[in-house]
Amino acid sequence: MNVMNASPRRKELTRLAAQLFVQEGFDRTTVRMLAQEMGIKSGSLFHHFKDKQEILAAVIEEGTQNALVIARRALDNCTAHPEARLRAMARAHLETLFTDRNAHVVALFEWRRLAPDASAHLSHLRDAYEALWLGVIDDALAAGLIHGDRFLVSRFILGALNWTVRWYDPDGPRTPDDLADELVAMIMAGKGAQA
Amino acid sequence: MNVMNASPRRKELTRLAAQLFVQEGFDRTTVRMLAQEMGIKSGSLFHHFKDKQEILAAVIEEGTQNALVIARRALDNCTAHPEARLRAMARAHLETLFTDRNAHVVALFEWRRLAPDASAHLSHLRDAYEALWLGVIDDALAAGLIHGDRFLVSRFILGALNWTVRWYDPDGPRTPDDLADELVAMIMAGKGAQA
DNA sequence: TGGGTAACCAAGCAAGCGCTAGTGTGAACG
DNA sequence: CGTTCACACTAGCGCTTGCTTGGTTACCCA
Repeated sequence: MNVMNASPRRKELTRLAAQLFVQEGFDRTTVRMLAQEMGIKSGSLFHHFKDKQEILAAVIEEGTQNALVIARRALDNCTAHPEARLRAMARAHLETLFTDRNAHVVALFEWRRLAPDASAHLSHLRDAYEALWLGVIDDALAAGLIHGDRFLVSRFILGALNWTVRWYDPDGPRTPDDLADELVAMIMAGKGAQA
Repeated sequence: MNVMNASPRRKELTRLAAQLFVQEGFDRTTVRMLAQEMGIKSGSLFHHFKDKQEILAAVIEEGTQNALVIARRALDNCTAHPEARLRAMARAHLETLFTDRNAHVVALFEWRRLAPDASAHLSHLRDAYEALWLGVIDDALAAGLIHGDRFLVSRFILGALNWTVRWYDPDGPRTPDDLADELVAMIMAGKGAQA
């Protein structure tokens, strides 16, 4: 029983678990299904994870950590111009959402299955990520690029972006960057064709 | 075993089931929990519903039917002005989402648990509802109120609206109508403070 | 060469699951 | 008054669930 280690084996198992959780949902995914996907027997699973809950927590932690890293990097490689930063955040969000899709879908739709203590710990990561968004949105508001309440705007944007996992087809003609740009264009007042 | 009847008793049971499905999720809600909430024993439940699946289908059908009715009524009691119609649809969407919250949360997040045949049947209802949205969005595009691809715009808007169930607090200072108006204002180019 | 350890397996337990079978009851109806 | 029907009950079947136990490998380092 490896408490909280991050062995490469465990990382690989976490990745496989994420895939199954997306396919079947957390509750429907049995430890036997997980074990089979991993090529081991169900009992062996509990050598790597304390219980089924811990697998879920591992999946979500992975995904959220990655999102933070990518978003921070995107903001670092970016001018100070509010519009550029807004676009960069939207692009980064969709980039994580689709390169690390499984983990994020689990984070978005299975969060409530977390035990309270795991949920509390992971909430901090989530808050840090949202803080990045709020910073960018505040700048855009101050620059007059967009209008409205900062919380409302951030939640509308995140809602629109997160919902893409329900309909976006990565094999279609549009890239995630296209989506991000179209959303940013949509919410920016007084830009483009009209004035 | 009442196949497909709509007795008031069954309606009431469906309402209670919706509540539990939201609280616990469909998979975690056992027939025994449902029965207890309804004040009967678990065996008696199968007098009203063929199986657990049928309860889920009943909940989702209820909610989607209501959404259609309310949206149609909203468009009927509305001028032909594209902006007014857009606002009316957004308001109607949030109105159903929060007066009939349980059923809608189930429809949004437990849809995948439906058996294929039930899902196929209910998809038609869902499509009819989305068609209303597309009509309104086409008018708004034609009038130059908003810009972009009709599918993209509709999905961004619906995403932003649906995601409200994750954060909106009905006891807070803002009404659902406020939310709807702020979203519409946010996406309408060249309106408000700027030009 | 021997001890420690990470990784795995076979077997199975206790609890809980959806659902069924058979029965009882009171109101409605001819 | 007898039949019917909606609705509920008791009891439990057959199966799956998450997880435990006790033991077996294969490798690493002294």
